[in-house]
Amino acid sequence: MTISEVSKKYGLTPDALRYYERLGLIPGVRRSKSGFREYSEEDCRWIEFIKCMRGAGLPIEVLSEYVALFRQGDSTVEARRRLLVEQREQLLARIGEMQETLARLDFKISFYDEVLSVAEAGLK
Amino acid sequence: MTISEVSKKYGLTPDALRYYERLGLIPGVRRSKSGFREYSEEDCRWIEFIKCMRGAGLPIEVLSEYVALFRQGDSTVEARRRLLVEQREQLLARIGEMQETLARLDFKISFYDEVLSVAEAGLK
DNA sequence: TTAAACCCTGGAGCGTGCTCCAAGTCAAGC
DNA sequence: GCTTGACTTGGAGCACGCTCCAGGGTTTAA
Repeated sequence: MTISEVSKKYGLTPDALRYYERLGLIPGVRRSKSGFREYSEEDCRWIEFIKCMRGAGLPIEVLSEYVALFRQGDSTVEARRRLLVEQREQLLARIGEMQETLARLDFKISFYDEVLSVAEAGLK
Repeated sequence: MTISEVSKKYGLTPDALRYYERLGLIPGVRRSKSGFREYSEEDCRWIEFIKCMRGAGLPIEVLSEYVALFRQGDSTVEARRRLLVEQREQLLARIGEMQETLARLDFKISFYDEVLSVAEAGLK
């Protein structure tokens, strides 16, 4: 696949794809003889993974480290696990914080609902 | 309260507090006759609210708009409600996305657990 | 009354994560 | 062969959210 095809498929700009590759988030993208990127199925799986992780806020640097470990082979399995566990914990904490904020927004919204319904009743 | 007291109480730097005030996120902070900020209880409630919303990723611009509406009085109750509902929806969507990513991390971690336990069994 | 510690403003600087652009190469259709 | 459009790299630029700093006033305690 060409870069524009992958771009459309995953909703990432070609610039973002090149940027990710430069920072080591997408390992080993092959090139045509004229230097154009040719994304393989495996490349696509990486891209989809990276997109998902970035969407949840994992930093580029951490993902880059994960990919680097992956490329070093089986000896890094434990390190990769530790990295994922740490990111999992941080993600869980962020979700918890956001859920509390969500509850607070719900509370505030229902307060406004009440204010508005009282105001409407007053008009009758 | 002084800015450094509020700073410690909420874990925000004095610079961040001044920055928020400049952008309209903390309305009407009084000053001492020499120009020092004197935070009231109500100021503190705003700060705590803003800190919570920022922690969940609500943009400064949106919060600033909310505060501006609040300061315009009762006629903006409906607009404030709409603003909160929209932010609530976006927050809910982000939480959903993050939960999916969490599930994916869990899956990957349990995969690594398996790889590691197989490797350990192989050593025996 | 003087040093240390705190506060002020305005503006520059910085980290993150892209996004855009110039200048050039390559490919496909006419 | 020529044009049009896609691709390349390297680097500049940008949006967001602070963070830091200079230069200067204030407060407090010795």
